[in-house]
This record gives sequence, C-alpha cells and structure tokens, in this order.
Amino acid sequence: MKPYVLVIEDEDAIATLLEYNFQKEGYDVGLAQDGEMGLTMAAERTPDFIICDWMMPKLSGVEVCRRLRRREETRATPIIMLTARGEETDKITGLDFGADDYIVKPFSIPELLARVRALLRRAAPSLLEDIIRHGELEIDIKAMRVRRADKEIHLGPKEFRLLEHFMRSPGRVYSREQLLDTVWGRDIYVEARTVDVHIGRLRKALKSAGGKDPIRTVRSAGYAFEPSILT
Amino acid sequence: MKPYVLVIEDEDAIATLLEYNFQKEGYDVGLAQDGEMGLTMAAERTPDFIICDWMMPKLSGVEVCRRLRRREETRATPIIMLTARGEETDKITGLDFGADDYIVKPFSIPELLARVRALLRRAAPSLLEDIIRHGELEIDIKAMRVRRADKEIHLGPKEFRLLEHFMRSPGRVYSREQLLDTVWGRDIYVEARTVDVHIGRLRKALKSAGGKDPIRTVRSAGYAFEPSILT
DNA sequence: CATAACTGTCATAAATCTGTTATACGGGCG
DNA sequence: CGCCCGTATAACAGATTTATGACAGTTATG
Repeated sequence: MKPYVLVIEDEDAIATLLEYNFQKEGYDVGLAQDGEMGLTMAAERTPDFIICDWMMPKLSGVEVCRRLRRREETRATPIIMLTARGEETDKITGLDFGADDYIVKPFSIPELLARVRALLRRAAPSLLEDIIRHGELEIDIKAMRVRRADKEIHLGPKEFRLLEHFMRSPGRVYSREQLLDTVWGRDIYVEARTVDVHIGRLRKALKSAGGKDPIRTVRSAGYAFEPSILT
Repeated sequence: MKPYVLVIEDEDAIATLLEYNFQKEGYDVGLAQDGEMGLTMAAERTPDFIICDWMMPKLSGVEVCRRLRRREETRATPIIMLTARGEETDKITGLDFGADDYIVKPFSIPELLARVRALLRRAAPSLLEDIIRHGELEIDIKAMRVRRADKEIHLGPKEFRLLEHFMRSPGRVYSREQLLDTVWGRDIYVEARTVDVHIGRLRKALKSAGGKDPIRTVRSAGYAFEPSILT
C-alpha cells in the first residue's frame, strides 16, 4: 500500500525526473500530460497527493485545482504547484486557489520530497509510516518485524501478511475466502480450512509474548482483529 | 444482509471482474448472462441495484431496463448501464430509457464503485451503513458486534441476522414465514415455530445487558422491533 | 547438498449452534 | 370462570463449526 502520487506535467523531462525520484522514494506514480488527463486519472484512482504544473496547455494548473476541489474525493488531497521563476504572482504566493504549497522551478529534489512529506504528515500520516501500531502490538511492514510489548515475535511469511492485513483494517470480520483472496492471492487454490491453521499459528506466536489473544473468531463468518484487546 | 447486486453481462471476463470486485466490497453478487436471465433473477430476488450491459444478445440493455421499470419491485431500483466507447448515443447520455447512470468501457473499478455508492446513498442509504443504532442498542455489521449501553452482547449467527433484519426496518411487523425467508433463506424448510425459539434466544441475549425487551410479539401476526422502547 | 523453515491437509476432539418437541403460560371470549 | 388458541421456555439430540496436533511435501538457506 504505497502512497499514490499523481504528477500533472506537460514537460516530459520534468515528468520523468519526478517519476524516477518518487518511485525511488517508494511512491506509486501516475503521470498525466495535461490537466484534462489529470482530472480523469484522479477520478480513476484517488491520489494521496498531487503535483501539478502551473502553466499547461488546455487547462491551467489553477483550473485543475479548482475542479479537483469541487470533487468529494479530492477535496482534501494535498496539491503542490510547480511554477517557473518569474511566475510568482500574488495568487500563487497566497495559495488562494486551492493548492497547499508551491515550489519554483528549477527546484531541488530533496526539497520537493521534504515538502511532500510535510504535507503528507499533516494530511495522511499513516501513509508515511512503515509501522502500524495497535496498543502494545506493532508491525513494521518494510522491515517485516513484529513486536509485542517490545518483545520480538517471529512470524512466517503467511502469518505476517495475515497479521498485516488484519491490522490494516481492525475490527472488521473477514471470511476465510476473503482472507485467501487477499493474503494468499486470487486464483490460488487452497482449502478454506487452511486459514484456521494459520490463524492458530499466528495466535500461538502472538501469545508467546504474553497478553490476550487479539484475534476474534466469529462463528460461521470468519475472523477479526480486535485492537481494543491490546489497549 | 449485504446489498445484493445483479450483474447482467454476456462477456465472461467482465462479469467475473465485476463479481470479484463487488464481493470484495462486501456485496452479494448475482450473475446473469443475458437479459432474459437477468429479468428472471431479478424476479427471484429483488436486487438492491443492477449493473447491465448495453449491447447483449436477445434482449438489449434498453429493453431490460424498460421491463424492470414496469415491475413494481424494481421500479425504483438503481440501474447502471455499461456501454462500449462509441456507443454513447443521445439516448444513453440522456438516460431517458430508465437507467440512473451509465459508465463507458473500459472503466476503472474504483470509479464504478464510487458511482454505485452514490446511487445507493440516494436510493437505500441504510445499506451503506456499517453501524445501525437505535437508542442504546447498536449493531456493527462489518465487525459483527452488538452492543447495548456499551455492553458487548454475544449472539449466534442466526440471532445476529435476525436482529440485523429487525434493526434495518424498525417498527414493522414480520410474520414467521417472512422471517424464515429473509433470515434463514428461501428454499430452506424449517418449522415456523422455530422462529419463536430464536426470538426467545435473541430476547434473552438482549436482556442480559439490562433494559426492556425491544421485540414486540404481535399475536397471530408475528414480531416487530420497537426502537422507541430503547430511547 | 543437507538442514531448517514453512505450508497445506487431515483426523479428531471440543465448542457452539439449531431445530424440534413437550410443557407451561396467558389473554380473549363465550 | 374456564376453554381455546397462540406464545414462551426449557431440555435435548443432532448438526455445524472451530481448534489443534501430527505429518508429509515444498521451499529457502547456508
């Protein structure tokens, strides 16, 4: 679940530069060559933030902004405008057209990345975290580590992904079939009962660090992760 | 009681794609390979909304729409049409044949889901709710939990579905037969008196958290849920 | 290549839920 | 008041569903 950034930029050189650097930083990147395409792509998959050029053919950056703000899904999405030096009108510096920040070309990549992180920290902090925490239990996605009350817990790959999935949507009940779909992968055939066994293994591992069992069995429905147990 | 979507689509690939994604979103899915089959299935179990292809063998999407609108049960059911690019006639764009929205293939899944939610929000908002509350009693559908005055109540699967059904349409009286149909499922034969027993169990469970009995017995008619009791 | 780790399946025991029946209960009505 | 009809409830046997240990096949890892 990487953050998804939509880059709306008509100059190929800059678009490619941004794509490369964002990907390296661990973002999913979408490129749009003009404002119209940008709006379409934003509708197809809601971005976690948007980089948008100021001067573009067809729709200007300002207009794109305005339209994005009109839609429910992108109303609160952070937007950073790219402007060429000399274009800094009062409108930009005041950001009174709906963008959250602007940066002047030529810009330094590290600075851009820093501003993005700053915006994301405010708008969607969870996207920056590799670590999901619920009470005394924490899971580090990138490092593939799990800790409970500071005690390291070793999990097999399947158990890890199972726990990750649970911790990403706490409280919700998932059927065995749904778990197989998301954790094992679609069109892989394994017995639904196999899930039971892995749940058992996961429980055992979590129990080894003490405390209550955070996984709730819902008879005839599936399993759910209960963060409240861990307070 | 998940929302039930009926997909009328002759291309297997698309039908499967839709089935998978709707199921993942928590919908019950019915697949019909052509218009005729679609009408039959809609008659068997009234869908909460319908996705229907525009071009189909035998009955066209337009004709299916028209016939659905002629029936009492599906007169107000939201319908989304799928069309291939280039098929956007005035008829489609004007939606003057009874559909509520249309979407052009190839379409993005998130967009389709968003449109479905938008339609459901208007037509049947309660289906989108995760949590239904009446006074001190609340039921969380996705987490499959029931609480009364913040006290957790454990229910068996049948009791849960029974309560869910009652809370979705409060005040209304249901006969034992109706309850068997919706909660147990059609074509399952159980004694009508069995409902009494489950009502009893549900009452007992609800009582365990204190307060009055919110289920009213209507002699020689059935049962009803009375939210006013819980104020 | 050998060892260790991980997976999926099965069998079995245990827990929980269901449907039915029998009996007690209760209100309306002659 | 007592009967009749429908409802409440307890008890129980049977059916489902889940937990768990064992095992064999597979896949990493050094």
